[in-house]
Amino acid sequence: MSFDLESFLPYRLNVAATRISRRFAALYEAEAGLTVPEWRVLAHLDRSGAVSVRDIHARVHLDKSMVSRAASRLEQAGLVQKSGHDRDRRLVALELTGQGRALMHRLSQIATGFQADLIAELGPEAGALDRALTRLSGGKD
Amino acid sequence: MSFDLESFLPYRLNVAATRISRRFAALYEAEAGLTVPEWRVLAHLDRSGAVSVRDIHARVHLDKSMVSRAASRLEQAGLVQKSGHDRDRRLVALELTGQGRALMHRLSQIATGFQADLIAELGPEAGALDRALTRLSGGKD
DNA sequence: TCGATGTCATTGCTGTTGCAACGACATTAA
DNA sequence: TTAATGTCGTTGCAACAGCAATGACATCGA
Repeated sequence: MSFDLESFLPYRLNVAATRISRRFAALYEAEAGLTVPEWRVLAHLDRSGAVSVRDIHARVHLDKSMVSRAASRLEQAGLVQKSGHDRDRRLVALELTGQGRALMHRLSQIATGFQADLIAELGPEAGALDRALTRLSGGKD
Repeated sequence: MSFDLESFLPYRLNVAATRISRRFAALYEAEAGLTVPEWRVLAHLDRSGAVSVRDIHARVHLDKSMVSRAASRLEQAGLVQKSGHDRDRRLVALELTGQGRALMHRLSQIATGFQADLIAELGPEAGALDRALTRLSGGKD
């Protein structure tokens, strides 16, 4: 029997993920000209307060280099403020500016709306998808 | 209320997808030194018989350029044979060589095993995930 | 037949990604 | 203190993705 890629779970998962990721990326690209890493950094900072690059790297599944570069761009754009940590001068303290917070306010509404549409589209399977994703994020590695 | 990326569906989906995609990619990388596009082309050819670049591009969510380059590399490696279409000389006819079929035989076992592990890991949510992915691949765009 | 338009595969180009190295700094042990 | 080791953020670099342009060929209409 030959192998059927169409029904192969990793493949299907990947296709679905990039598809909806792109749909959503188009929204915040239109709203604020953000890239994916920029969006993630911004979204994380909205919750975390002042935080280091390493911290974001660990939580948001972005390489350190991307966090660093995204943060620089966001700083240029006036959305993020970068300052030094008091005790440990290796660390950077990243936090949203007023402008950054204002943007995240708008973006979080867009995101919430997008997610609501998605859940509606999923119908009864939404809850199960949620649980499945939780499982897939649990294991080692 | 601030926005929580951790529970945002598109984000979670993306993280899960890249995570398991990498896990699996490590397997066929170890087995045959393949990249993602190469794997997809190979897997598709295993089912389809002789087929054009355009065809694969349409079915496998890969840019034409990547299909083309992957096919060239696979040809170099002796896994794929590239010939011209009889009627339409713009078209290329891609098909597996004996070596390619042999490799896909091994790979499809690895893939099937991997999927089985994944489904086991998912437990009762596996079926629902499947249905959810089907829904997510249905819509326009 | 001949031109206009369209399609196919390939190639170039540019921005993005992820890894590896680097320099600055911190921490620990002697 | 000083040396050794470890961690942090940044940068360099090479591989890769996606887009646009190209050239070869096909098709359609006059």
